[in-house]
Amino acid sequence: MKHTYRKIAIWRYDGSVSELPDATDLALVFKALSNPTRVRILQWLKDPDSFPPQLEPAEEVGVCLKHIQARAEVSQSTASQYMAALQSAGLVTSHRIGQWTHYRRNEDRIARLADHIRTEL
Amino acid sequence: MKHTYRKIAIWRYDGSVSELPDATDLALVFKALSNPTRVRILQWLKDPDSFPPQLEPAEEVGVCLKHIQARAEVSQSTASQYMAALQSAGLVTSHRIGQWTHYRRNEDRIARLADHIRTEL
DNA sequence: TCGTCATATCGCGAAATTGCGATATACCGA
DNA sequence: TCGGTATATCGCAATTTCGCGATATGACGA
Repeated sequence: MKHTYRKIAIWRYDGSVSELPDATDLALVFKALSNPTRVRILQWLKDPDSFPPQLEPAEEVGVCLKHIQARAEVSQSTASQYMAALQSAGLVTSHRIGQWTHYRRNEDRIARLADHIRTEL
Repeated sequence: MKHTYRKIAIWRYDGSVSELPDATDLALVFKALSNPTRVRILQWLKDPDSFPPQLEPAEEVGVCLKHIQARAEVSQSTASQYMAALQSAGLVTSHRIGQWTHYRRNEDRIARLADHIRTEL
């Protein structure tokens, strides 16, 4: 008697369909977090006021890239790419004000991620 | 006035020291999870009885590699390496019985990971 | 309109990862 | 002891990632 697997299809509200609760999407988020520096940046952003002062209040709009770069001790291009990775994973949001791009944690998403791991992983 | 950062040292019981709650260790776990198939395997293992029957009860000792391999539709060597990756990240444990290696979720660790993300990430 | 600053993007060589087949190891039953 | 099965490991070519310098873009102030 040959064993077979029934693939479980999930229909989402947005119309997309996947075999299981998006193992692929989940893996993409984990990939963004697979770098120690990116993890540290996310941790640092829990306390935006630990960064140097800036024109716009960090608590509200986030921390500007320059400060993140300095603290992470990586090149400007690397810092920019790190934040882009975190953003496309949905873990941070960005706010452009004038010539500055500010990054802030997406607390909603991060909380949902923890929940996701607890229930679906 | 130049801004400086105070690095927070963490002394662990085992004597090791790190700058912050192990961003590096955390990143290693995320790396293991950065592959959709590995994520799916972990999800499948939530229900060991969904796998074909085997001599040893899957609920107790885990699922043997062969079954995981078949379901994941990867080569034997890839399946073995996938499970090794999950194991060295602490997400599964293995039990060798005779010629079979059985893999079982490390529920403790997974729960702690979710908790870790909620509180420290 | 310049020069400067902040950021994003491009292009690249180096390094790591990927997934596989081949092979090694180990257990088992005949 | 031998053949078959289950698993782990090796070695490799292909691909991807990594982090950087160089460069492009765009905002600002003089």
